[in-house]
Amino acid sequence: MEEQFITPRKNRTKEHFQLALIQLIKEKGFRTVTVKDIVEYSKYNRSTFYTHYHDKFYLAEELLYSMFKGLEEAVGKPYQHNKEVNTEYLNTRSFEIITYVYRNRNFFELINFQDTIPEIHIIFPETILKIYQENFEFKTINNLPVNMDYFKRYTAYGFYGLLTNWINTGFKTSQEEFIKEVIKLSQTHMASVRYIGEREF
Amino acid sequence: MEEQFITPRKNRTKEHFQLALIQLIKEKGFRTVTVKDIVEYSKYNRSTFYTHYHDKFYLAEELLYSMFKGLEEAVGKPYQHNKEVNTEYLNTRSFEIITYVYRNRNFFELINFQDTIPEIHIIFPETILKIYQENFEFKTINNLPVNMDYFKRYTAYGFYGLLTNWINTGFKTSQEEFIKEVIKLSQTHMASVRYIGEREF
DNA sequence: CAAACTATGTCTATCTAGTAGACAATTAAA
DNA sequence: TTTAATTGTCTACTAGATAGACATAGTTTG
Repeated sequence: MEEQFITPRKNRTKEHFQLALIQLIKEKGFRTVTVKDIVEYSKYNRSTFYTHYHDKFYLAEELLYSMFKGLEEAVGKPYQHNKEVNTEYLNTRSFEIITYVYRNRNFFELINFQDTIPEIHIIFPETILKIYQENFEFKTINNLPVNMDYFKRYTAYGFYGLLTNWINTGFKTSQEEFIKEVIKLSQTHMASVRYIGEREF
Repeated sequence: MEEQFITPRKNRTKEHFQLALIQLIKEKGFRTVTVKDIVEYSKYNRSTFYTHYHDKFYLAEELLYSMFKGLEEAVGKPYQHNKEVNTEYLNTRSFEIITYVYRNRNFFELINFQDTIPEIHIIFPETILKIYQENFEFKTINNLPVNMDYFKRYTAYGFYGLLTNWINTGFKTSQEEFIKEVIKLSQTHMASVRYIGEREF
């Protein structure tokens, strides 16, 4: 195994392959996408594909991994100053994650397609859950005692439900509006949100 | 001057620069787009830009040229079998040009922007006129005698008007519907259309 | 079901297009 | 006016893109 350095050129090429994959999945479904399709669409030589990936599954995996890694990284940003926020004071900037999804909607729209990247429907909510588990502490209203593991799972999957609906309906509700709704729903049972993530910004 | 061969790789890179230019014009206007912007957006090295173009104007010019060349080439296709067509029998396939515009809408939308590629608003209608002049013969209804130069100019710019409106309104009317309208309007004064282009398909 | 075709993954050899960086000259901003 | 950013030109280097061959596996279709 050679040590692989990441050069801009490499990255660029890989991004083009990723983009091609996304478009082709939307056009004809993941199963039937061939390496040939991908290189024809992205206008690279077939050999080039194999210098970067072993097959389309590796490409899909990397795409999935990078997008959800980005999702995780987007989360803490708004909390770099105020670590603990009363839900009354949540605002549109508190949900960087939503902005991230919207910016990368071309990718996230893949959840609308039947024959899409394997595992995407599992990894998506589990990533949100992981974010909740590792980076946040919630307080219930009136400090009502609950099993926090369950509470996090409950709210993470709830948020996932809202998010996928937003994506599925073609982002009709504006980002602002959508975030407002999410805040309202959070306020029904959360008193405060505390960011405990380690990430530095 | 070295003889320059067109390789797939070269073409691909150029297309990426073209795409970057289109997006950046939409974002911030043509004037303020810098070469730096373009290479940052497309993720190439600045040197690479200069191996292909002298400056952004050359890039814009090539983009313009290739798009309108494509427009010209799209025109004759439907008439490869029936050279003369009674306007009664015009159908959705008769207007390959409209399909072309729609397929390349990302580019053609540039006409909506104030600060856009210079000359685009002149070259667009003049290209349509050129197509009419070089490739078609029209017969008026009842063989009503008209100056054919004027008639072609009149109908070419008329068509241009419809086309730009279609683009400006975000392609709300479907391709099919739009073509139907164009046919109806043609039928108000054209008896037949004859393709006299030289191009072979 | 066999023949014909298409796609896959691996490999070798070649070289061009992309890269990094320096430079003086312009242009824009503070 | 000074400072900073962008431009266009050049040189030198090489990573990554290319073409093509090959055996294998998977699909079509007659």
